[in-house]
Amino acid sequence: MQLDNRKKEVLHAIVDDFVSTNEPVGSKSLIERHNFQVSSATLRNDMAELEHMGLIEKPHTSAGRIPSDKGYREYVNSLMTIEELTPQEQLEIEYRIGSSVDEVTDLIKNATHTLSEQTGFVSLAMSPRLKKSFLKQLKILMIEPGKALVVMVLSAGVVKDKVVRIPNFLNDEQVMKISGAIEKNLTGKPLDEITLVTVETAGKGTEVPEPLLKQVLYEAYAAIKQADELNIYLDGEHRILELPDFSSLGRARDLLGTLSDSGMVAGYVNEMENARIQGGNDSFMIRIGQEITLEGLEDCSFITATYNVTDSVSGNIGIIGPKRMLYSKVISQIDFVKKKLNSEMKKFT
Amino acid sequence: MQLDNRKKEVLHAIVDDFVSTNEPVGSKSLIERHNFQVSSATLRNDMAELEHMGLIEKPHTSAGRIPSDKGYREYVNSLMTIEELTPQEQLEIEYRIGSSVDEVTDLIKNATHTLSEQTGFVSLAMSPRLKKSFLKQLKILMIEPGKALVVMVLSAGVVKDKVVRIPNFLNDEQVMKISGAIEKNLTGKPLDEITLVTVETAGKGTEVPEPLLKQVLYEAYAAIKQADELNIYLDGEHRILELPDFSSLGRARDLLGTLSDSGMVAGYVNEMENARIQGGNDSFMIRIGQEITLEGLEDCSFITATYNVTDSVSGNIGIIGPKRMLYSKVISQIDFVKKKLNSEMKKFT
DNA sequence: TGTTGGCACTCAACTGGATAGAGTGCTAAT
DNA sequence: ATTAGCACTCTATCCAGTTGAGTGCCAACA
Repeated sequence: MQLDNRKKEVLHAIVDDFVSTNEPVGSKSLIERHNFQVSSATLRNDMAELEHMGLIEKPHTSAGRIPSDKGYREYVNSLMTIEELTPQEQLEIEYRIGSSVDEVTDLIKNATHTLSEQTGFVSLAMSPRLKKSFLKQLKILMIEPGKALVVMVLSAGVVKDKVVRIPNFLNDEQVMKISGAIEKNLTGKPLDEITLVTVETAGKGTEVPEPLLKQVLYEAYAAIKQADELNIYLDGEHRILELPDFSSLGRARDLLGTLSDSGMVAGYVNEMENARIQGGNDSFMIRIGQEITLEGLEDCSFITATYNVTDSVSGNIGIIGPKRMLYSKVISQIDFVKKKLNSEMKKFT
Repeated sequence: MQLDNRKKEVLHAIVDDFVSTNEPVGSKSLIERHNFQVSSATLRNDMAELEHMGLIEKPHTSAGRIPSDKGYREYVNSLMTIEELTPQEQLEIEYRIGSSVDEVTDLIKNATHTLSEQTGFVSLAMSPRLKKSFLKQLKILMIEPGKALVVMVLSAGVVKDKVVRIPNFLNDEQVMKISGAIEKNLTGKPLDEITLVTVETAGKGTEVPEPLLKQVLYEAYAAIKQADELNIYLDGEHRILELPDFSSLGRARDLLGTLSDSGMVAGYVNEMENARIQGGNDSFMIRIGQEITLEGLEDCSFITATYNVTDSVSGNIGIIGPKRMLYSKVISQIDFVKKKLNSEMKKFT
């Protein structure tokens, strides 16, 4: 099942035409728009074969052809050539993302927003996976009797905190002691190596009565665990409705319904990321149509790239759009945003 | 322009029927469904008058009538009777919102989510207006040379923080001194009485070289100002697409487009809140159709209630839905959520 | 063997007319 | 003030006919 050169060109042309016109493309209009040195009948033969191979399909008998999931896949894998962004576009992105922020979270939100604006699709980003980052500081601040704030500074330049409940009787000094002990013993440890046992051991020497100490240590542990929980940021959901591909309402509804469950989407992105690492470790993860196992996204393409905060700490950023998209353009947009994100991240570490 | 009793009943019936069927209601079906002791011709006369008064209108000549904005307004102001929630519904709400959380923000998010689930509409909440809350604690923690975390505990039980840049040369001890001075002098002051001058005066006595001190004080001030910035939480935007009222796509698109600019929506809610205080100081703010000055919400109703964290600190929670809604039910849902929110808030102060 | 012109066939999309049905406004009688 | 009756309006729906882009296949050709 090999594709000869002309068939490749035909598939390429069909994808291009369909992407730009949103109409099934027929043999005749193909001849008109492209410089094929053969007749439409020949193209018809080619198209019949492409259909037989499952690369294109027709909505109904007397319509032109549209690319199938497999067709888009072939296009993305072997046919398209990445389109560089114009200097103008690059500048735009740099300007939007580069605006000064004090927190990593804001940087990621900016990037996500920019990506949605630039592509016109839904964009999303995962917060950095902090499991591999290590503790640089941990302080427990008394807020009021029974309540404290655990503040953690991580190697990835991220500051996290969590309000926790502690025993009422504890005073400032005792809490400081515990805080100091944890910090002293756990600084430099990657988050995923910190367990309840580690924290309890770290707090051992403190002269605080056993049951009280234990509760504080537990809460500190919980705060640390919460710190490496993943967040997902979605942006531009409303743009879905601007796309002719989702004008059927039902499709749009299903898609937005699924996206509203951000936990589910986050889980899926994680799954994609794992597949990426196990697989070819490409810099992009592209899923097209039925390849996506999230309900309501069967007519979408889902493209993410991995950005890096440090060598071992990374997150994802990408888009969800219709299958009918300018892959070459969108991929460079994501790539450029990712690169800009990477370089901005450096300022925090 | 007085409404006699029967006309009131007719308008009431028209609103009820239209809300439940989503079809323009005619004189005949009105007779069928309700126990009017008069003929359809009489109702036709009444309806003609109601239309003349601008309370109902017809989509086209040969259709039934639907309530106008003014009609809904009359209904809400004088005709409807509030419908109590069933114990079942109350329990559901109590259960959802009551689930333990450690931070006020999570509580508000929970309430917003629950409200959207219960009503089937878009829900939204404003974070508490913290201008009138006062500083209970302020600590500046060194994160690394040149970077610090300002942590503030406010009287409303809220903890806020902000990463700030400080001069590289400053050491722990100096920062602690400044932090202590600010805290000592500003504790107990409402946020809206804290200005750059107040902060600078508070930091005066500290033995830290002038230009460095000034920068830290400025950053502390900026952190305090940021703490009383308002946040808005939206939930359930996707439910818009489930409603037949927005099946036209264009409407849904405009609405979601506007909602995606959360700053704009927040500004509008503020405006509503101010009008509420200046006006009758009702516990609800209800805007119907054209009364709403946000683009794309001309076919919506916007209902908010005010929840209280302390006597002087409050926020808003409410919904955005189609004009065609069960006002009596929705209002008690919002009211109940608000009350539950109030009581849960008590746990934080 | 690959390519081509020709031709019959298919099917969605559009058109225009006819009809049904729900509802109105008006009038004259009660 | 209320009512029955009636002519009128307008949308929604159905149906039949037409158009047009596109296909598949065949026979002829290089």
